Amino acid sequence: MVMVRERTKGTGGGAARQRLTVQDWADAALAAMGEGGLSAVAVEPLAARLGTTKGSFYWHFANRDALIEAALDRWAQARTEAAIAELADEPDPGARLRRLFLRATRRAAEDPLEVSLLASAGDPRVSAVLARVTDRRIGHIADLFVELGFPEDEAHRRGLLAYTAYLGHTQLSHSVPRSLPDGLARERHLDAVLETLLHPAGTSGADPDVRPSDPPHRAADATAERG
Amino acid sequence: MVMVRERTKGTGGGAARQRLTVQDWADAALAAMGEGGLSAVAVEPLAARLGTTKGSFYWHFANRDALIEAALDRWAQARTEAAIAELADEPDPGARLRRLFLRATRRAAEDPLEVSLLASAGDPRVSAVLARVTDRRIGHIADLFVELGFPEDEAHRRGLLAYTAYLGHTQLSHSVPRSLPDGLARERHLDAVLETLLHPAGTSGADPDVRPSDPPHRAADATAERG
DNA sequence: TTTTTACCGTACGGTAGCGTATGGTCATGG
DNA sequence: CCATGACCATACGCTACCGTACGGTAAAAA
Repeated sequence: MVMVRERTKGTGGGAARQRLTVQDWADAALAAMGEGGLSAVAVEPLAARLGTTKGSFYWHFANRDALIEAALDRWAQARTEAAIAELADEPDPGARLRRLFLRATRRAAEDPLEVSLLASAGDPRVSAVLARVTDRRIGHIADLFVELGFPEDEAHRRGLLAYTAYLGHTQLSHSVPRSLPDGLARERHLDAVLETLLHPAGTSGADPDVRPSDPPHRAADATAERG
Repeated sequence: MVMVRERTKGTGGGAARQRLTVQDWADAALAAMGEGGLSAVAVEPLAARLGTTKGSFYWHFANRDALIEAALDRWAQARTEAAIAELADEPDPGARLRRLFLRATRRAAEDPLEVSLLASAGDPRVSAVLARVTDRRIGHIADLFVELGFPEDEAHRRGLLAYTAYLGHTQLSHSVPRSLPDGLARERHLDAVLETLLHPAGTSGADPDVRPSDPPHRAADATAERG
């Protein structure tokens, strides 16, 4: 998380005054939100944290709500950008899926922000941005399953299952972390999960005519993306 | 959720005064928590809601924290009791699993309390009770997988996957409900998910020697427990 | 150099909620 | 009939936070 940034380069080497931007406030808001939830996004504490006062805040923002919205927008954008950039160079869809899950679960274990946002889903602003990000993610995962040879609706089903599993995993990693495998075991667990998720549909399924047109290859060999 | 209870039967048919108990306060706290999270468990609003005042509250409880703990205990107990009672009469483990999932996901869609608790997992009291309930649930699901013929560790893995999927599903049903199938489609989706979860481990798995000793039967035919 | 503009500090009033103090009311037992 | 104890009402002080008003400062523009 971006913390108190450097003081603006003053006239010389002297300690000039600290000038803040909208982004600085938004980042601080996200950091606070990660720690204490939406209710921790409070103007005065943030100001203290940034080494300034409310006077600064109410220059940049109309009110607390404006700050929250700015922070959420920033989060959504950073998230979609990151998701796009991080997987662009991997051709094999199975490997992409594996990398995606490894990164996502690891990041979720470290960064409390996502869980904190889910926690505040009662707020309409939060739920709006969550809806956007969620749709994009599920769609993306479903696309991977399509690439892996599953038909459209089956791919969406599995994508949804995969995403709910990810969400639950994230949730657990913050509420009851010891219930999850750690370190190497985590990676093995994840591979086993992928194995299950990538298994072809059974012949006695609820939709008997649904079957991958192409036997899906298993999640790429565990080569790169270790840890 | 239990609301304002009846006034205590007075001397005659007259409107006697309302006398509250610790349980009344705890239930009200849970209701408030379901709606507005942990921070909505506030003494004065609750008093207003119960048609009384703080004077009553501070007779029954030392402080707000005591109320929160009482409410959480009550929740945990109700949850474990319910989990035990609701499945006692079903012999087939596959059917139990299906019933369990149907009930759990339906209840989760209606009752915001669970998601609200997950949201407040930052609080140590909440995370403590969550840990208890979580362990019990995962253990229970894992037992079902054992009954279904999976070896111990594989059963635990799948139980964990099933539970994380449930958690994520719950989360989504409150933050982005439209991303989930509804009505009949929900039931079909769930059956497909169970199908995937119950599939025997592949021969090329991360643990190649892991395989159900007994071909797991698929989730019991969709007979009872509809809707 | 003066003026403007961007930005910050401080002081204030308002609200919501916690916890305390203290007095009131009603049922029950002597 | 009174006294006791369980239970509730009211009033109070305290803290944290929101939002406003307004004055101050420093760098850039004129």
